[in-house]
Amino acid sequence: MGRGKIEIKRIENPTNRQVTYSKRRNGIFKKAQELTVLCDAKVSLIMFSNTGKFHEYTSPTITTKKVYDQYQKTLGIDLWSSHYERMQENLRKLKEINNKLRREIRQRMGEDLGDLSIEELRGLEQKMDASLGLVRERKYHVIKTQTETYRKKVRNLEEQHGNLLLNFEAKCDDPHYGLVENDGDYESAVAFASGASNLYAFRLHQTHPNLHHDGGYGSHDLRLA
Amino acid sequence: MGRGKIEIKRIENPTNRQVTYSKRRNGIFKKAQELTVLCDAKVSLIMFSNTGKFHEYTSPTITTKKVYDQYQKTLGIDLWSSHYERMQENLRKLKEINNKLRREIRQRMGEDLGDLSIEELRGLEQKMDASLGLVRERKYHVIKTQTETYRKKVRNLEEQHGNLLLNFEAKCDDPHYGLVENDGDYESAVAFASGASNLYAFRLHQTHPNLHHDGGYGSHDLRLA
DNA sequence: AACTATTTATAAGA
DNA sequence: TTCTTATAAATAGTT
Repeated sequence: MGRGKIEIKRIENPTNRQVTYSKRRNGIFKKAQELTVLCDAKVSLIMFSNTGKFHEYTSPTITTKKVYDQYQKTLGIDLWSSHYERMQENLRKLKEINNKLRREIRQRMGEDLGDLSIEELRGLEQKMDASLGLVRERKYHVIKTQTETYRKKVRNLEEQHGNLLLNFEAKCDDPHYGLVENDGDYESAVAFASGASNLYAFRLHQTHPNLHHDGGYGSHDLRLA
Repeated sequence: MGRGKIEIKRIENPTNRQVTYSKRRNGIFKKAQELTVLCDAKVSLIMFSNTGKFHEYTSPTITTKKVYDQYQKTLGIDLWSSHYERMQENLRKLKEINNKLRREIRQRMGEDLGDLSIEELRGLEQKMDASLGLVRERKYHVIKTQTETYRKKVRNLEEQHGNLLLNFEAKCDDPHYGLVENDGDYESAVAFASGASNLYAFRLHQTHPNLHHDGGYGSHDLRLA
């Protein structure tokens, strides 16, 4: 109803939307008022624009509160009271659980033992002992894992060390080394990059037969030469 | 808008009124829905016909409760809304605390240790060890106290026993006692009622001279005669 | 906010 | 209640 037909979908232009909202709001309020008069009905019309502006129409024969009272009565729902009560019950339960949890922790901390019987104390002690065992077990596991990791790191470093050593000795043994020495870094760089570590490990063994038997966690002297 | 113009005043013919209500109700609902879509507004439309029939339209983007909440908030009518929010915040916090407490308990039970570092594990172990000590201490204390109590009870019983014995022997030594003995039931009834238990203890003892050497906590034979 | 060409709602009738 | 239709009312686009 207007100069052209429009599709019923959100008006994207904000100004347009606002104008249409204003016009149609008046229209619908008028309709509501007419309905109230013509048919002796009770109408409550509450609207919020997308910008949050609030408008309402309520039949003069009624109040908004009465509308909601009747609404709740008709649907047999208590809009907020039931919510509220459920919430309060929830809150109460949570607090109760909370207190129980706190008490349990305190007891597990060795406090608040005053009203425990000897049987309960014995039970608690046993539970805690068992739990302590679990924690210790876990601790040892973590220690072991960490140790393992460190050992691997050490081994890796040793290997790198070995490679460097070997490389160094190879250069020493090579009678032509002196000549090549001035050749720049090219060959040693290639050797290093190719990662032929077994070759170097072998050579390493020749020169330092005992190196592999060190095997501890202690810090090794990794200085070259 | 129709075959003729109508005056906006109550339709007296009930049937007509009902028909008009029905038609215009649909019209207004359609308008409300269009407004919702076109202008991205939130609409709550509640109507009761004069016969008490209930109809409502609520924008799909909102609930009647929310409309009511926002209505009250906008008009500043009541504190319910803020109360409600505070409650919800409370609920949220309690749940959070609850979860933390549960986690702490689980850890103190030796579960959920997966993401604890070695330092945390060590700390937990120490705390638990100390706590376990406290529990043990308390247990020993309770044991000691209970033992103490039992000992006192025993001592008390022994004392009572001793009194009885003494009383008995005193009666034995009394030469007039034999005369009263055949006096019939009257006196014994009175004696019984007056609670002079030593008298009967005496008689008992006469019949079973060795009874007082039993001396335990066990049940005694307290039958008269 | 006012105008107005059009669309939409609906009163009356079936 | 639903459909029809003449007509009133609402309103989209414009000024």
